[in-house]
Amino acid sequence: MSDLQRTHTCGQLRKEDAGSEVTLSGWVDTRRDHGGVIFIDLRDRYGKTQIVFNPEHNSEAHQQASTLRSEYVIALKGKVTERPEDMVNPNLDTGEIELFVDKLEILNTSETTPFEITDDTEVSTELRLKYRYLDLRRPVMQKYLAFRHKVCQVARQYFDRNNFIEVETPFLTKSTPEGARDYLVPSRINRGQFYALPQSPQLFKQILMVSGLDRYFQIVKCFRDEDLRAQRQPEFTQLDLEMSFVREDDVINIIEGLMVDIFSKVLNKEITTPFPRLSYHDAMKMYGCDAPDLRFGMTIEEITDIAKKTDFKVFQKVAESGGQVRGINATGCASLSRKEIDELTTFVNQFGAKGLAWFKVDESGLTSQIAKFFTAEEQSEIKERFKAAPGDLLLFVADKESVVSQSLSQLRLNIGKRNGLIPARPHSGGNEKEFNFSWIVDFPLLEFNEELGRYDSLHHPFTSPRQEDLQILEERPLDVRARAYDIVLNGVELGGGSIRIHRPDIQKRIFHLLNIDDETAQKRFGFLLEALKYGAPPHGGIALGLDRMVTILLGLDDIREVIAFPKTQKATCLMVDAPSEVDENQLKDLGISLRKPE
RNA sequence: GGGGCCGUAGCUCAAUUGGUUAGAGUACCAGACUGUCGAUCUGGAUGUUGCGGGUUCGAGUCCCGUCGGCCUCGCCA
Repeated sequence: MSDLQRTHTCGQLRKEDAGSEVTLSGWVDTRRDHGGVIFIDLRDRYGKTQIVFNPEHNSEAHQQASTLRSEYVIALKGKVTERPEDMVNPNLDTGEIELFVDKLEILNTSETTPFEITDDTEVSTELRLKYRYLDLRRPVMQKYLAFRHKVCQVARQYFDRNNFIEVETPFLTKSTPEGARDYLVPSRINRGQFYALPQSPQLFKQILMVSGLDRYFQIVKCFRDEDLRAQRQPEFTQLDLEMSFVREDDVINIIEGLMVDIFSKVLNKEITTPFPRLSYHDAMKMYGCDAPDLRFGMTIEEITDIAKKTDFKVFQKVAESGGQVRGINATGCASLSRKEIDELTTFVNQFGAKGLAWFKVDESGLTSQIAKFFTAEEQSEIKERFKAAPGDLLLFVADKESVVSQSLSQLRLNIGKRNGLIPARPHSGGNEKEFNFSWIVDFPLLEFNEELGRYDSLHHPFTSPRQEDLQILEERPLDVRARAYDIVLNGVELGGGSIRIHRPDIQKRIFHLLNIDDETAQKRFGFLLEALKYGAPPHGGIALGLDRMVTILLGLDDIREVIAFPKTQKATCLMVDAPSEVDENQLKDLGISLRKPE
C-alpha cells in the first residue's frame, strides 16, 4: 500500500482548510498541461478537487505530473491554498481552493478508456453495459445509486418505526406455473427436480402472517422470465410488505405515509395525502387503462350511441356488433397535417385499431373526409360531448372494447406529450418535477381469458373477493369485485396489493373458478391451504416496484439507470457474459442433457 | 413469436442516384505554452464499414442470411 493515506475526500476541502497539509486520493479526471503549470482535476465519489503542479513549488512533482493521464489512480500530499478571487470555480464545491502538490504517487495507470468518464457523453447502451465499472464511475451514475440507497434507508427506518420486521424469504423455492414464466434451478441432490426463483415472495409473506409476525417487509429481488422493456428487467426489486388484521385503508395509509417520508427526506418535498382514488371502472372508461397518467385531462368520451344512428358504415357496424366507438379531443391539434394524422393512425395500428377516424373542428362545424356521413345534429352532438372548440382535433377508434381502450389510452399519452401536457424530463432541461399519485381500486376479481376460454385472476389467486360479492362468485364471477388496489405514479403502475383470502374454503372456491382442480391446487399450493386451516388471521399487503419508483423520482425513464448491473433486452449481462454454457460435468451432476434445437 | 430502427476510426456521427484515396468533431500520441477549469496553438497516427454470402465493371450504400444493441406488440397471475 501507498505511503500516502488520504486525509480528506475530493469533495471536502473548503476555504477554511487553506494552509493545511492534506493527502488526497482519486482518479485523474482531466489534465490541463500549460507546460509550466499543470492542473489536474482529481475525482472520487465525493467530488473533484483541482490539483496544481507548479515547478516553482515542487519541480520533482511537476515532472512526474507530466506522465499522468486520464483515469490514473493517484495519491498526493500537498498544501491547501485559497484561490485568488478571480480564479474561483463556482461550478465546483471545492472551487474556492486548490492543492499545491509536494508529493505524488501513482497507484495505478489506466489504458485509454473506451469512452470518456463524464456525465454528458452519449455512449451506446452496449458499451456502457460491457464496461459498466467505467459507466458507474460517472458522477451521475453514482448519484443515482446513492439516491436509490437513500430511498431504501428511509423505507427501512419507516418500516422499523411502524413495527414491521424485515424477514428474508427463500430464493430457491417452488415453481408456480400460473403467472409469469419461472426461472428454474435444477437440483443436484434431487435429480430431475427443479427449484424456481420467486416471482414474488407472495406466499411466504402470507405464511408469515399465519405465523403471527403481524407486520413484515422486505426489499427483495424477484424474477420473471419474460421479455424485457425499458421499464422491465428479468430480475427486479420489490419493496414488499404484508400486515395482519387490516383492511384496504390500513395498507393504503401505510404506503401513503411511506411516500410522504421518502419525498420529505430524499427529495425534500412535501406531498399531500390522501392520494385520490379512482375505480378501475372509471379509469378504464375515462383513460382506457388501469394506470392512467392524471397529470392532464383529455379524457376519453364514448359516442357509440351516436355512431349507431349515423350513415358512417364503419361506426355503425362496430356499434351494432357489440363494439364501441370512443374518442379523445386533441385540443388545438386541428393544425396537424394529413401526414401527421396518418402517423397517429399507424401508431394506433400497433394496438390493434384498424383505423383512426378524425374531425377537425372549425367555426362552421366538423370537417373531415367522413363528415358527410354525419348530420348537422350528430355533428353538434359530438362537438358537445367533447366540449370541442375551433382548432381542436377529434380522434376516434371503433372496435371491441379492449382495442379501443388501449389505442385511445396510448393515443392520449402521445397527444399529451405532443401538446406539452406532460412535463419535460428534468435532465433534458425541463422544469420542476411533478408527481401525481393515485390509487386505483375496485378491481374486478377475474377476467375472462378468451384465448384459453377460462377465468384468470386479474391480480393473483390469493386476492380476497369482497364479502358481499361472495354469493355471486359462481353465478356472475365477472361481477365480483376484488379487495385489490394499485398505486399509480405519473401513469406508471408503481405497485399493487390486496387483502388476501384467509379462509381455506374460499381459497378453494377461487381455485375452482380458475379451473384449478383439487389435485393441482393441492400439489401447487397445498402448503398454503394447509396453513390457512390453522388460524390464519385476516391479512393483506402490497408490493412496490423499487426500480420503477426510483427511476420516476429521479425523472428518468429507463430502470437500467438505477440498477447497478442490468441486463440487455435479450436478458444477458454484457459485462460478465451471462448466461453462458457450462461444463459437461456440471450438467452430468444435474442429470441434464441438452436437446439440440432443430 | 411478430413489427420497426440501428451497427462506419477508441467514442459520437457524416459519406449525393451504387463510383475514384471513407471524412468531421472528440478522444489518443508528439511538440509548444506558468492560471487553466470543455485550456489553447501546431503537427501526427487511427478503419476487416459487425460477420458470411450474393448482385454488379464497381458495394459503406442494393439483396439474402447471421450476430449484437435499442424501441415496440404479444407476454409480464
